[in-house]
Amino acid sequence: MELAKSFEPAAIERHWYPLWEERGYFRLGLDSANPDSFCILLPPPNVTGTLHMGHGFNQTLMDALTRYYRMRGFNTLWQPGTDHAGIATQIVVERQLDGQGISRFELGRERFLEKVWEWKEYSGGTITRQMRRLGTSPDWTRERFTMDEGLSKSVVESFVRLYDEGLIYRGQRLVNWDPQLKTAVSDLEVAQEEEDGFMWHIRYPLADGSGFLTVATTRPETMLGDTAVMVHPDDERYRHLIGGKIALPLAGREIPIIADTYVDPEFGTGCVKVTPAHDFNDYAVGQRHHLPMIPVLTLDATMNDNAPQAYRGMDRFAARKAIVADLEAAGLMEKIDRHRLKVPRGDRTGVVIEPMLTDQWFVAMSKPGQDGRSVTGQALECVASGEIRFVPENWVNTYNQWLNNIQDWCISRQLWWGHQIPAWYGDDGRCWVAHDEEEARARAAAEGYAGPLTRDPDVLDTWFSSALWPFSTLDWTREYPEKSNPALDLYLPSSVLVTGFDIIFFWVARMVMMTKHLTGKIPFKHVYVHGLIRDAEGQKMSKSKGNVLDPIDLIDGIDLDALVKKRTTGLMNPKDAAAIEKKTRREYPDGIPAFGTDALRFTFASLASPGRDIKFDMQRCEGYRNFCNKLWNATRFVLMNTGGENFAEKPCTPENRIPCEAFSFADRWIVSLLQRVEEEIAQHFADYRFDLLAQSLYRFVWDEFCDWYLEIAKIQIQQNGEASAQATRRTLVRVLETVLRLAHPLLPFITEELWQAVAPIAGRKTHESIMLAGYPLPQPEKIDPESEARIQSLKELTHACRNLRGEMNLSPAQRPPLCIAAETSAEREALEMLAPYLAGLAKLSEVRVAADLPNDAEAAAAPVSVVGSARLLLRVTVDLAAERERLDKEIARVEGEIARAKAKLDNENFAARAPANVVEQERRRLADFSATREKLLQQRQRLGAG
RNA sequence: GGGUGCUUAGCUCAGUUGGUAGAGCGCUAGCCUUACAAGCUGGAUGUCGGCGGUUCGAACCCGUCAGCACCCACCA
Repeated sequence: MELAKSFEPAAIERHWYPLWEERGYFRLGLDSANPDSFCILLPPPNVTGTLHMGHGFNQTLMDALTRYYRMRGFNTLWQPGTDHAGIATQIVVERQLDGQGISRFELGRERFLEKVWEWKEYSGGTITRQMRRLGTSPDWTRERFTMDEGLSKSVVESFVRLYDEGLIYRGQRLVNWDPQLKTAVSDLEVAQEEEDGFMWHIRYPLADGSGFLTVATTRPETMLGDTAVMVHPDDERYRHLIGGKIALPLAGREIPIIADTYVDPEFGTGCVKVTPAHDFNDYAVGQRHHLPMIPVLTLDATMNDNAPQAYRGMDRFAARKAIVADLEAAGLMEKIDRHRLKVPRGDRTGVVIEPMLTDQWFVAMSKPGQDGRSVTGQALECVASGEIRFVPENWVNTYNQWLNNIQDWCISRQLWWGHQIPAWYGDDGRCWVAHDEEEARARAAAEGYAGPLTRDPDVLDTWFSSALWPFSTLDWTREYPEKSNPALDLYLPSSVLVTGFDIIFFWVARMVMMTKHLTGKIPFKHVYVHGLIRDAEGQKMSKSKGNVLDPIDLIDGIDLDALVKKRTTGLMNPKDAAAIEKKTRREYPDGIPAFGTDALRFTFASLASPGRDIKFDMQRCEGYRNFCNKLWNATRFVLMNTGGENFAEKPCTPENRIPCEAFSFADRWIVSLLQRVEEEIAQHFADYRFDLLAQSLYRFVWDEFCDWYLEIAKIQIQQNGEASAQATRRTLVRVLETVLRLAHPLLPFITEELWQAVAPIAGRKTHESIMLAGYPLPQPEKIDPESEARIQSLKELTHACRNLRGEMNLSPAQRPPLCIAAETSAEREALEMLAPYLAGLAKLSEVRVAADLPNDAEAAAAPVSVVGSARLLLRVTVDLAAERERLDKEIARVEGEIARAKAKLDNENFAARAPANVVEQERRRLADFSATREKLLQQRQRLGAG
């Protein structure tokens, strides 16, 4: 098999992925006799479009873990699927219809939902295609969608059960209302943005005409719904007015003056208007003081019939202007100050959220259930007990803090796309929750109602079904565990959840609550929280900023025009297009080159340092593409040097066996190092340190295997005779095939392609696919410190020679002889062994080892370097003055080291208190440097003064 | 207001029981040395944010200040 001259990923990727999938390598393991199971749930991507870099990153880490444990022989399941993403998806489809001038109301609920399903098929297909391009290996045969029949059943079952337990209730409450979408949203879907605004100081006349109170407000239009004015009970300015009445301007109503410690006398005027129907604080005050609630806004945020005639039907912001103008006209506006305030905005629409009194469904988060514990209490316990572990650990704080301060969860949405709430109403307003209409009818009948039933039109918050994902995807039913379900037995809890911190509240906490409460099991054992992918400037990637990268574009490459087009079409605000185009053309003047999937994956892994966001740097990606090419060419080298030889065909008989002594210290060294790398990698997988894992691989392959062992192998194959050549070939092949298996979880495609060529000659039986090969396990008995030490000195000698060559400006073609002097015969023996290697690595014509350096005239003018106890003389003539200068510089450096070591050792405290081995190490340093200095001084003397 | 993270070479970042500061990219000099120019060899570059403390010894532990980023929270 002939390898191309360089690594060309595209064809390899296209070739292997379909084969892996067809052959069923991704299928879950269901061997109940296997004690080890590994399972990851894919955080289901929203069917709102396409995958972005964050998905690519997240999925790369999950795939690496899955492939690793699969090769280790675990029962493995990576559960894929997508999320219907209620609001987000409905918005996408509505916007498309808007483009055609159609509103969803014209279409009607049923036909609109057909359109959304069409879109879901399209978007879902795109997403799974992208995942395949990323080389991910989930069990596609088990793909799920949150609105599948099975998952919908889980949703209904969970809802009914929680309702029957009293943990879901319906009620009229003040909720966050998005007036554009005309639906309630949860607290988490509201973002508080700091914005410039005003503080209006309004005079509220006392009803008895004796004066007025000045209230300060940021929302004057809500005054029409005021039902009190409150002051602090101890506020001397106003205490005498408590219990009195205000004549509410414009509204023509009288409202009481009440006292509440909520008021901060220092802030504003110390007088606060109370609007219980349109403000969460005021709502609480209203509850405490039994105030009436007067809503003044309709569901689309225009003034309603509770407002005076003049304002009815006005939009809330128009009404604000009108009211301010009217108050000014009436002389009631004391002053208007500029003011920074927090404005609540819907995270999907960006419009100002209105607290609105409506009927909604809630999950009671803090209410004790049948076992006396609340769902949040249970969720806190799972983490506190260590049953669920966060990595990095500090995310526990975030998790706890949120759950400890939680409000009831509003789960109903006034949308069409989602799971319709399983509740039916009678004519008389009574409500029955049931699995289906038939059961609802039965439940109604049991309570004496036989009239018509109407189903609640609302749907559930999309996160309700997401919260069930750990078990709904495993085909959980109400009969479990009575009805057997091997997948659920094996894979709940899953092993690790891999996710960004942005959805700890939305998803992680809710999965823990729901899974624990409904199944009694935790959903996952570890939560690995990674950072967010940002652009090169650290900005969050978003369509409107035009800095989004599509992982596929880094894999395949994209030319500039196509990239610009991609970034500027489908913008929410088409005016951004020009700026985005300019920025894109500046940043990517040549578009994006094709790096291939493996390079992209390796980049993601290497950037995955814990506890920080990731500025995505394309140059890193280029560097790792080069790494792939390095691996590719190292393989070419090995294949060339092993010729047609097939180690697999050679039975391991005494005459075929390569004798132990044929393996050199260099062969033993690389194998020794390999064991250490295998240990490191196992540890990094266990710790989720993908960055260090990538680094270990990179260093071993490039810095050790390629830079040193391959060069050494050339020497051994050419010079050391047939037995050594055989041992070298064998070592090359063995190390390489192990490296391929080690790297496979991060670099699936290139390792598979190379495996096909390497495995057969390595004597591996499973060369059908590297996916079926076992993962390398370290063999500590092969760690060989003695060989490692020899290579260490070989490296030092080589560096010293190359240094000299560099300083002497020798061209690579020049091959001077080298003389090495060492005092003891043991040292000389060791050097003799290294000599042929040194000659090759440092490009020397010969290496002569002796007790002393030659003393001829030519040698007197040659450069000398000191390595340990040896002196190296490179036989070239040099400029004496330059050589003296070089030596003086080196002596000065060494003397600096000596001074530092001396100072340390002369410090009595150091000698007395530092551990013995540290003191010993320092003594040795001092001795070594002193010896080096002596030798350098000798040499300096030979060159004479000047 | 509460909380978290970050600050190390020009850039992006490692640095795991405190013991002589690292990588990639970039820069620079020289090389097409038959695995690889997506490469090879050599070189330059840092008061590890500031200040205190603990320690024989601090990038690392403690305190404090500064800057940056993010999360949560009901100040009208």
